[in-house]
Amino acid sequence: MIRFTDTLTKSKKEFIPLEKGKVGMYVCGPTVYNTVHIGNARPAVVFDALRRYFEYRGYKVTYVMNFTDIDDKIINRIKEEGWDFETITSTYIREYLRDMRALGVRDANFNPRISQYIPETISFIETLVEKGFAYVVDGEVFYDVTKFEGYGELSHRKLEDMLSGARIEVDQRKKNPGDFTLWKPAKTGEPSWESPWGKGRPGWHIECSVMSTSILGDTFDIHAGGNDLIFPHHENEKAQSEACTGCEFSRYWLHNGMLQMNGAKMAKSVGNIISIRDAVKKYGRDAVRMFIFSTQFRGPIDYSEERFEDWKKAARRVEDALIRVEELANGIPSFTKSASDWIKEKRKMFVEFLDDDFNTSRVLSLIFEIVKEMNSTDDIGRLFEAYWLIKGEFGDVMGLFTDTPTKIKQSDDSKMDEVMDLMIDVRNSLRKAKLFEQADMIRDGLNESNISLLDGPEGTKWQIT
RNA sequence: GGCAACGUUGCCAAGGGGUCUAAGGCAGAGGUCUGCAAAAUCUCUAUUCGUCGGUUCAAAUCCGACCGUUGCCUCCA
Repeated sequence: MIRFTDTLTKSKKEFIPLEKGKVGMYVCGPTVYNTVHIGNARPAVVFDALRRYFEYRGYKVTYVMNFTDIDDKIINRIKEEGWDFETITSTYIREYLRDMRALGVRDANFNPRISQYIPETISFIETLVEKGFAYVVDGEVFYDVTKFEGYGELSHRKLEDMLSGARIEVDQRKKNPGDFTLWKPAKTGEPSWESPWGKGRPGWHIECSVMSTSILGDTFDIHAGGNDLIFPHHENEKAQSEACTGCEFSRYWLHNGMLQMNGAKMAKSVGNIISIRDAVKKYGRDAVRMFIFSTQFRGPIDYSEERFEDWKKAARRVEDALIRVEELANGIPSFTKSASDWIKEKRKMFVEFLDDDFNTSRVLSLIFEIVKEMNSTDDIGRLFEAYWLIKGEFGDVMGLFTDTPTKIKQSDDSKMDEVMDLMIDVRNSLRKAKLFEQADMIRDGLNESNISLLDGPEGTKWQIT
């Protein structure tokens, strides 16, 4: 039984899909006007893993993640850089997908862009106007928050509280300060489309409502995103969608906590960002993912270089253990399907942990316990089972250890291999003759060329550092 | 000011009424391996859970107050 703490009800709820064996998930994606940072990676990695877990548990998942390709920030960049709309959005979409693939995030089944859903958007807004939830002023369409009974229930705020705390200058044309734009009249030079209210473009909140319901249906299973989107974005989405369709919108709301740096949210607007690309390059994919999995996804998580270094070492511990098995088996060890009691026990724990509010942290601890077992057991059968459990099964769900580098493989250059073999032979004869000073000269010299020699029980290995 | 979270060992973090003298990772200490290094590996490492009260046979876990941190209320994953 899979259970999640739902943002709306604030309680652990058993997951019951709308349709047996199927899950529809919608995750709010990035606005494509800039390179993404590791804060953006958190929802992508967590919800990607959740998707894989659903599949592991036998569900067929339809995973939708949008790109916001019409937005003030994009328009600003068009003005600043003189780029055209298509160039800027397609460039950053490409970059985003590249970064996510480097992180081991699988592509979504659908990556809708609002610019491709204009007719759907217009008819969605028309319905809202017809039903009396929206009103038009000077070619701009607003949503009337007082018309929707449940407004505020997702973010657990009362309408009165929101009004009293309103800090922005209220647009005089709005009936209520909390009303938000569904359709914005275009200014010259901005991307715009014809509509019953004149030339214009969709507001931010409407796009996710339109695309999620268009692809997944009026009601779908899971809507996810960062908790900074709860208000106003998701609150507004819910209000619009339920007003429009008359159905429950998303059955479960999952929100990830913010990634912080020195106690403040990592955000482009704050300027304290680390790019995904740099992080993966510096620490490796597994370390970045393990860092993200090290805490419950709902809470905040603090970035620091030390912590990434810690997880780099931790990831290496697992990878080393896997590589050792591969060396022992002379390749990928064979695996028989018949599951032992030991496997069943570990598998049961894995499922129990993830079923319980997707507790990835406990899964990591389980993986390390298995690694310890791998390192201390004399039982080859157990060793191979452990290997497959981590690499084939748990790693597959978590997107971890998918391509462990074989540490002993040195280079593609056979000449280099020959030279190194000779060096090692020479040095080992020196060592045999107890001429350690000369032997160390070779090792130190190679070290300066970033080649390290490692003397182990099975002989000397070398690697480029 | 309103709303939502959080505060556990040197650091990160799980647990969320008894099985907790609190999982796991990093750091640290000791051992194995090695000519020595490095790497790897094994063992050990919190009577204690922000503070003060309360509920209970029993609290890190529930309740209250206080202190501290963060997010949202405006674009943001």
